[in-house]
Amino acid sequence: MSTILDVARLAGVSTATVSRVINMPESVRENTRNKVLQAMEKCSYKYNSLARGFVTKRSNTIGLIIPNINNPVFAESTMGVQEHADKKNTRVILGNSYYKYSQEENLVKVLRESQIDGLIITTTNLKGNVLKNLVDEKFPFVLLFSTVKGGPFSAVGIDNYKGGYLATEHLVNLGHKRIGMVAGNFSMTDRSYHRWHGYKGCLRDSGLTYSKELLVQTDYSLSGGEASIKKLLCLPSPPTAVFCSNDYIALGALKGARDMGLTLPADLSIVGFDDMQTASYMVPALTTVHQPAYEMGRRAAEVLFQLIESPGKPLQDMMETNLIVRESTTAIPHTSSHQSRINKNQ
Amino acid sequence: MSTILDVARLAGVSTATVSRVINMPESVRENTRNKVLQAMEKCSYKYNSLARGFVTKRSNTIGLIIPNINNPVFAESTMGVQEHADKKNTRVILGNSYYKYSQEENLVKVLRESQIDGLIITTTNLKGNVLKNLVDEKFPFVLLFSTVKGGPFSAVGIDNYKGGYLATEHLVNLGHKRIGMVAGNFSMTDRSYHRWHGYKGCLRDSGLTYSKELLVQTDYSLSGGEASIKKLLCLPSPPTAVFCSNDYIALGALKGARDMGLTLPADLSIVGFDDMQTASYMVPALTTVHQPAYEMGRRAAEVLFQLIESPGKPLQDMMETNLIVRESTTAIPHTSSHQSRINKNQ
DNA sequence: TTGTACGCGTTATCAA
DNA sequence: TTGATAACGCGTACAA
Repeated sequence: MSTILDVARLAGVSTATVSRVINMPESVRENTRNKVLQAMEKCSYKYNSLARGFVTKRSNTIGLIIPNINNPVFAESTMGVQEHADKKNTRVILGNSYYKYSQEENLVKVLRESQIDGLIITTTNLKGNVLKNLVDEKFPFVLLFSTVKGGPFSAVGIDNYKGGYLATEHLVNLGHKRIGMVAGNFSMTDRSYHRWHGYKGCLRDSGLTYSKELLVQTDYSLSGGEASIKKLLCLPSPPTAVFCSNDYIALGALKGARDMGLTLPADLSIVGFDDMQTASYMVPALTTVHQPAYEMGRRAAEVLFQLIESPGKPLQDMMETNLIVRESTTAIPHTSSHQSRINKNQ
Repeated sequence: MSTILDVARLAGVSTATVSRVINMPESVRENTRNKVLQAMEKCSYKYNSLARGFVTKRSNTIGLIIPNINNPVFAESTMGVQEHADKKNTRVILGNSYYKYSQEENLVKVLRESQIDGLIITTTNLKGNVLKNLVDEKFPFVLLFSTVKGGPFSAVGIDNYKGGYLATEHLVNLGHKRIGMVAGNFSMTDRSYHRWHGYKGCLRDSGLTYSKELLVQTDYSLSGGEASIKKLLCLPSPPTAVFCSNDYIALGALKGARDMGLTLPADLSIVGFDDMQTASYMVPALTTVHQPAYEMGRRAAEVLFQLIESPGKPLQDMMETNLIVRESTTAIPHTSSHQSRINKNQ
């Protein structure tokens, strides 16, 4: 591996000049510049940006911590982050927390040791020491898929309460009275918790009573959605509609319901959350609350670089959500043998 | 930011001792060690692994280049890579090539400048200079989702020819005679090309004639699959079964076929490739060729570290593929009004 | 068991 | 416009 010193010697100039050719070519006379360029060619010189980072105290690398790259929504937001990072000539190190706080804690530590310039994190625990320390030390970071609209954190997210409300309202408008919810574990993320509050809020506003038995918490997995919907459907008085706290869970729920012999959406309406790319490819095409994942990732990166380049007050950006009605929801049938049909199929 | 020098001063020892406490705690007397540990605490010392990498010439970082993190199969393999990298205390920088060679070329350059210790790459172009240079310079790298079984590259992959053969054979066994294929653009990856050869090979071995019009190439997208299947179904003599070169495309195809009014699988059998997690959640559940994506990622990382730690001959590992039969394929109906049904729905 | 001193590849400061 | 050189934070011979 040749260094700028080798190049300098070969070109008969100083290392400073070589460095200038690399970083501000205009500032060196064309003649000298060409000599250097040729020398670089000759020793097949490769730039060492780690050494640079060492002196400039900028690694041109950021960290991105998400719960699970397996969830297409996080894949999309990741692409948004990457796209903007690319523009800024910055690498992104990816880590999965798997919804575990300890993992998140460790990742932050490791990433900071790697001297990342900033961090984008979809956190599992808003109140833990991880974020607190980051704030105390004025380390640049942005919450992604955030639920907070104020306070000491920079954040990009949506109004999850509103999303939950929208989803439930849609079902209420279709005439449903018994509306269940399959939620991601509240201990894993507060997004699910806020969506549940939106769900409850709408129920209240609509004069429907909230029933505890109609809530099932699960991990964020396909099989979790599948198992949870079955639980709900086996209730003595099962719901006619279910709000799932993300599309991934909803996909599992769709299958679970089918497995129990239900015809969708006639026997059961399902609403998801996220509007991941495959939502319109599901059967029935999923009615869901849209979340601009890619755009949110891009925006989070924008905010982060703003923070890095000129530290200051925390920046928050809450983006728009809206309901996308597709085929997985329908009006409740008036003369329904719904109940008996379910029991028959057990 | 405090450094080991600050810690050393505070503890009244030398920097070497602090370094020892960090890297080989056993080698320093308990008494001194504790003094150092306390000092570290007091200045809230943070380890700088960039500085370490600078002297050890190891960044403890590897690069991972995939076509597109949006495709769940690549998300899974990425998790496999991360899991092993974690064990090796190594960070992974992720980059998407978007199936573009120029992007791939640039990513490799940028990553190498970042002094990554090694690279895992799902390449778009086996014959380009990118890989050639890597080999020439003896830089540790592993091809992932590779089609090569020999030569100068370390690689982890499966037999794509066999996979294509298996998929087609299944359709032949079900009695299908007109079998189409929706393939990812051959210019984007040779995986698709090999699968197509498997398809052709099986057709030949089964005494069926290969018809050029039954092959459609597309980009790797849901909408690509959707549009392509429609092209095939609009043929004067449409296929009764179609092999899609991945599940993502197959998901699009499923929708395209439904949109044209077909009943699946009765009117059309579809086989995918990959067996991504949601394959069994599709409607109908997708028959597909299984590829152990997570395991392949893990294995690629294993191979890479072996290469890094003790350079030597290239290592290849071809993993097992097999067909998973689900519900999207069925025997061709003997008395079928298939043709007319399609035309009716146009 | 601990300390001294050098080197890693680059940028930045200052002087020429 | 160019050059000389200190500095960045750490690991590691080598010495004590």
